[in-house]
Parts: sequence; C-alpha cells; structure tokens
Amino acid sequence: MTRPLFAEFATVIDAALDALVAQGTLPAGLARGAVTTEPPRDPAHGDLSTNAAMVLAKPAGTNPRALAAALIPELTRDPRVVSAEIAGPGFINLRLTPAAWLGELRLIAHAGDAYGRSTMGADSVVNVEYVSANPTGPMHMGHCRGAVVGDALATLLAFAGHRVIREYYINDAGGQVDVLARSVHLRYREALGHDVGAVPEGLYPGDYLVPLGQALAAEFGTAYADAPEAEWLGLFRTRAVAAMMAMIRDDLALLGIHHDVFSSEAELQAAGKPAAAEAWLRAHDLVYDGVLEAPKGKSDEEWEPVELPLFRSTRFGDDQDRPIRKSDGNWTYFGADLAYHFQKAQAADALVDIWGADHAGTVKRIRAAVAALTGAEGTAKPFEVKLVQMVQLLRDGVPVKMSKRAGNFVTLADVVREVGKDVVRFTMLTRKPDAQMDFDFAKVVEASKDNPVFYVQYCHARTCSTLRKAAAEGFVPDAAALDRLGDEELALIRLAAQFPRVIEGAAQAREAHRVAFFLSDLAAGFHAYWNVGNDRPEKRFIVADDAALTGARLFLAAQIGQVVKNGLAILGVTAAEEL
RNA sequence: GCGCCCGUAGCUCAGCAGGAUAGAGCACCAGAUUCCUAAUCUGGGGGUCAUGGGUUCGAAUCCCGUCGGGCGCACCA
Repeated sequence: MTRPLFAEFATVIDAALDALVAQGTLPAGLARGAVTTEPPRDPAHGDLSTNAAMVLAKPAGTNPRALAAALIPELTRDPRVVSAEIAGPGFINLRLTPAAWLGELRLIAHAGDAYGRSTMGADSVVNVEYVSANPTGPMHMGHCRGAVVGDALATLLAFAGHRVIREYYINDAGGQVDVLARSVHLRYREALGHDVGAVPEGLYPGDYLVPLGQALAAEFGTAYADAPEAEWLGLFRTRAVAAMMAMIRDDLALLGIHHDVFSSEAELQAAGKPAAAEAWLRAHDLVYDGVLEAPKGKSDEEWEPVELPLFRSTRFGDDQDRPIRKSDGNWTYFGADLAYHFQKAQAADALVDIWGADHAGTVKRIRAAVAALTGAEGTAKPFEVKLVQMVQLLRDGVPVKMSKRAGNFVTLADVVREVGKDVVRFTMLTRKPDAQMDFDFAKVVEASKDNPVFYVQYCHARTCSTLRKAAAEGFVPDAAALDRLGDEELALIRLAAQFPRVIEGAAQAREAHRVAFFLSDLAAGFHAYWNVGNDRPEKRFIVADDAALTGARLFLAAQIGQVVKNGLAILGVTAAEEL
C-alpha cells in the first residue's frame, strides 16, 4: 500500500459505486462529492464509516438501506474488509483486518517526514499574505497571532500539495510613514545635540528610533537639521522604512517566519498599478465619480459632500461604494490595495489574506475588488480573508497593561525571548483564529498535562527517550512481528492514521489550528497507552524477555513520534527529543 | 442606524464541507499509588448547543427573526 488508508478506502468505495453503476443498480453520473469516508464517532461501530448510501439514495430514487445492502457485497470483496454492516439511518460501517492497520504503520515508517503529505493541492499556487504590519516600529504582540496563523497555514498548504507564496505587503506610501519620517528627523536632530524636548503628540515616541537618528546624524551631519521638510522627508522616509523593515524581519525570524515576497505599496504606486486598475475599472463602468452619502448614526456636522472616484463595490455585495482616491488626488489605502490584490492574483490561482479583526469592516470591499478585477472573464479567483482576533496578554491571570501612546507595548521579541518560539507558535494555534484568546506567561510554560504545548512535545520526547533507553538495552524497532500488537496498539494506529485526513481537511478549510488539536488528541492517546503500562508491565514498550514484541512496540512508538513530528513541522514547532 | 464576528458543561474551549447517544481539559466527587512508565492514574456526576421559527430522512452545524457580548462604520493605514 502506498496511500493512506482513508484515501485508499475512498477509492474502494468509489469503485464499489462504479460496480453498482455497471450492474445497473445505480444510475450513472451521480455527483459523489458529498460521499465521506471517516472513522465513526463511536469506535464500537467499526473502523471506517461511509455515508454513501444516504447521500446517493435520493438522487438514485431508492432508499438508503436498500442502496447500502447493494453496496455491501461490493465492499466486502476487498480482502482488507472483515465485515460491513448497515447502521442507523444508512451508514455502512466497515471493520478492517488488523493487517490493514499494520500496513498503515509500515506506510508511516516508509513515508517518514512525508507521511500525511497530499497531492490535493495539485500544485496550484496559493498566495498567503500575512503580517503586513505597518513599517513604523517593532512587531508587538498584536501582530504575533496573525503572523503565526499565516505562517502555519502557508506550511500546511504546501504540505497539502500547493505551491505557496508567502507575501508581506509594506504600507510605505501613506501618511503613517511620513509621520515616521518626521519622528526620525526629530531623533536625528536630537542626536546632533538639539534640544528637542518631549516627543510631540502625533509622532512616534518609541526609543527604537533613537539609533536610527544617530546613524543619520553620523551620515549626513547637520545637512538636514534646519532644512525645510521637503528637502529631507523623502530621504528620511526611505531610510526609516528600510530600517523598520529590517527590524521587523529580525523579529519575524525569531519566530521562524520568512516571507518569499515583500511588496511595497510605494513601488506599486510608482509603477502606476493603481492608475492602470482605475482605468480598467472605468472602462468597465466599475469606477465612477460620485458623492458618498453621509454616514448614518453619526452627526453630520463634519460631513462635507465631495465628489470622489468610487468603485462600485455594492455590485459585489458591499454596503457602499468606496473611494479609490482622496480629494487631494492621492490613492486611498483601498485604491492601492485593490491594485495590489490584482497584482497578486496574476501570479496565483488563489489568494488568502490574514488580517487582524479590527479590519473586519474592509473585508467586503476588497472581496468586491478581487471579484471585479479577476472575474471579468469567467470565474473570479478564489479569495479568502481570514480574520484573527486579538490576544490578551496575562501574567498569572492579571492583564498586562499596555499603552500605545506611551510606546510601552509588549514586543514580540520580548515574548519570544521569555517563553521561546515553540511555545508562542503552538499556543497561538490552540484556539480557532476567530475566537479571542488569552496568553498567560505563566500557563504557557507550565510543564504539565494541562498545557497542550508541553503535552504534545512531551509525547514526541517520550517516544525518543523510549527508543534511546531501548537501544541501550539492545532493542531496536522492528516490523517483523507487528502481528503481536493488540487492540490497544491498534487503537493508537487508528488515531495516527487520521493524520492525512486532518491535513486535507485543515488545508481545505484553511485552518492550521486543526493540526494542533489533532496532535493534542494523538498525544493524549499515546500517553494513555503509556499509562496502561503502569499497572500492566506486560504492556510496556520494553518487555525485556520478548525481543520480538518489544521490536514491534518500538516500531509503533517510532511511528507515533514520526506523526507528531510531521504535525509539529507544519506548525513550525520543534519536535524536541528531550525536554 | 448599518455591517462583520461570537454565544456549546460551573470555567476555558473542540466539534472535521448537516449524520449515529454533542466531546476534551480544568474544577467538583469517589477511588488508586510499598511496584518508578508519577512531569500521576482510574471512575463518576454535570449540557432544552442563547432563544423562536424554517429547510431536511437527519441541524450545534444551513436560512430568517429576537436577545446578549465584541469589533468596525467617510479622503487612517
């Protein structure tokens, strides 16, 4: 066998359905997309369960149980099937031979680091844009979750057979980076000995700009100290953004995150991309000059009706048409972002954006833009925005106070230094992204079974230590006597064998956290099996007077460790060999 | 006023493209541990899946309404 068991049986079921079609029992051409092959919720129901009869009964004009009855003789032809029975409303439950499961164990050993890899993605290109923090300062914890979620998703998609582009969009064209440039200029003058006093309201106060000011003072001397802004703004902006991006890359590297592509908004604009997009949209009557309505529910005292070039996002489900340029003629963030997404779409088959939840309000317009720009001929490129909720930092249950104004936010680098990359990454994936989460410094480093990070890593380390100890006693993993493995061991194999399914499901849903939850389950299963050995020494991995059984058990331990390792690799977490 | 996300056990959360008796951990209760595989273990109680309708053979899951919580609502990125 060269394919994971669940994938293998999906085709077995498919073939059985084909046989029914050939017999004339089942009409040809029925859509089988809803047919599933999965483990039953209750293990007592068997090893594999399919809903094929239930899903196809209606379109076939029959009832589920009758269809199931016809399907069963076909399914039991497979020598790996011990029994097939109809259950409940029309499920077919299959029991497989132990040998089938032992084969899966051999497959894990054979595939090694590639176990779970899928060709589902069919080499299609997915662009995952994540982080994209403004280049105005170091990464703080607000960016962290999106960074980890995006990075793990990118790895997951690659594992599932996609070609992945990891991309970072640098917002280096708006007013924020002018503010940055001014803030740096202040530090530059400060470095030259000018008395600058307190950092004025509206500029970035953080100390991280001090070294840059000093470097610029060393490089340019007093040349720009009293010069008008127009003479230095562009230069300082460029230098500041470059310095901030270097800092951000270093911060990301601490988490093991490396993007393939960094796209600059300023370069995009300089290359005329937004203008080209506007022209194209105007030609298709998707941009027009109009006046927005005053926002409802707000006082309209400050409201001034202005004619602006508006994108018809309402045609694609947005609540309001959106301006792509400001009244001063500059591009709005959206105007540039729209062109940016078009650019990304040209180099990819599908797009995923990872955004902070505070940007939820702009999802509709960008979705509309992608639909408009990529859907002109035929179907639009698949595009998803994944929102990531905020993280509340706690220290022993007490919220960590942060004030952006004072500049004393907790940086990502601080947190990684304190608790480590692996803890940060795994913890960020222990909750679905659209739920808020707490990150408690005390809890995430706790070495107990209550901490999933530890629990999963300990599982891997335990398999390693077992193999080390066994080796010292002269035992090695050996598949020769796998048939000595019993029900407890087979249960563990069944659990591990779900890994390929989990990968495909998670990739399809673009949800890397499912991998983390699966690993917790697998670790729980492994630890539970281990604990059986407490009371029953004959169930331990090393049974000193039975080399064949010990070899088989060690083989099992090695493969469980392998699956945990593969899962952790997707999450970007080190599979430590000892803790 | 509108939009988006959320509402599952006392607490923190899963629930896999609707599927079989809704799961896990914590907490709680009752036991176990002279054996070192104790970085504990076994067992147990506990849920009208916010709520009211609808679709379906079948709904925590899909649709609509209501209540409650969070976030966002012009040329700021």
